[in-house]
Amino acid sequence: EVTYTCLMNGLCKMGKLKEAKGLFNAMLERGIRPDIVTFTGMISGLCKDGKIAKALELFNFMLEKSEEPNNITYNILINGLCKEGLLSDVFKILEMMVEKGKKPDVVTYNMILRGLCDIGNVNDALKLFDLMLSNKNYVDPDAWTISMLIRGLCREGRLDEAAKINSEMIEHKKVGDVVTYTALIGAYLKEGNVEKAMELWKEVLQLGLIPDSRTYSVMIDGFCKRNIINIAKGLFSKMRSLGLTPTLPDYNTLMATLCKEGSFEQATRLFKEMVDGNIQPDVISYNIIIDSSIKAGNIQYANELLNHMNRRGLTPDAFTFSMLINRLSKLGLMEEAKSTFERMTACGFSPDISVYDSLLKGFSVQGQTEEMIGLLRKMG
RNA sequence: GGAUUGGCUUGGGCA
Repeated sequence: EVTYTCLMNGLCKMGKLKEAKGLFNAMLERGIRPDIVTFTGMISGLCKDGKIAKALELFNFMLEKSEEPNNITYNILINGLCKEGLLSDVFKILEMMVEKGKKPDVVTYNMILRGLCDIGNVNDALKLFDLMLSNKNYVDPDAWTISMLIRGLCREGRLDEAAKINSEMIEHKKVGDVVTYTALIGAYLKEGNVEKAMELWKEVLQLGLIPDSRTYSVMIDGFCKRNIINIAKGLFSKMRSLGLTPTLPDYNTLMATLCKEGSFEQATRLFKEMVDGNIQPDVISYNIIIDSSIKAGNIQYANELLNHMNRRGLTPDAFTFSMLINRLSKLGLMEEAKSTFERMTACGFSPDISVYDSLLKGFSVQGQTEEMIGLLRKMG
């Protein structure tokens, strides 16, 4: 039974829902009685796959078998319903839960709070939060509660409200953690309020919270977006000196920003580091370097990279082709641009308007009217 | 012994 359950949960987590379902049925056929964990795990798998109706069906089946759901079972269902935006059903389940004498816990409320935020009802989320704080029939909020509220508020641009809640909770309830701060810092950086972000960052360190790789990623991304490359670089190396591993997007963002400000050398250095290291470059990494090497006039290096990419089993995507065509056209290398265009369509990509635009401009500069007419036909 | 909620996501021409 436990073996079955473990296997099924494993399968669910790998997205092999069909197999898990098969195993579940096999269990029933063999007369093995699924226990609450088995049922709950299966319901969770169904919810994660968006099969809410099936999950509810199984839930009812569970009731028929007089297996009593516990808080976790209810929470999983509520979460599934929240993710689908079915808040009215959520409240039905909640009611049922209470009728059966189960007390909703902090996880239950957190999910409902997030559900409310996700349907754009942040004000009701705030009301729920107040109830959690003041009403004894509810449960005290935890750091998760705060982080979800912050996310909801920040999405509506209500950053200062979010920051206020965070600092009040830290001060009076000692609730809040590196996640709540990371969410806030990210939001402020996105908004362009670097000062406030830095202030919060100092607070993180003062409170003795340990920034994790997520925190660094958020900041690297934020500073890159604001073109404050030196701080981004500093954070990147700080992160590594702490033994945290930068993610692929961290590398890519940093490389893209370096390229944008003309530090092509530094970008390629990072790229080579990736190739020699544990984080292997993906198509995006290649695109970034290929594009800026052409921009820097080094077409040969771009070609080498294209070959290198193929050897490593990465296929160019629509961006790769568009980039190449756009750049080649601009350089007046229309033969190459044209053959790239042909390869692009042969690979099944449909060129967008910018590709046609560049090609048309390129041909027009050289007075190649027949080519232009041919293109216009393909567009129409 | 096994099951539930939170924080950033990266690349292209012309402008």
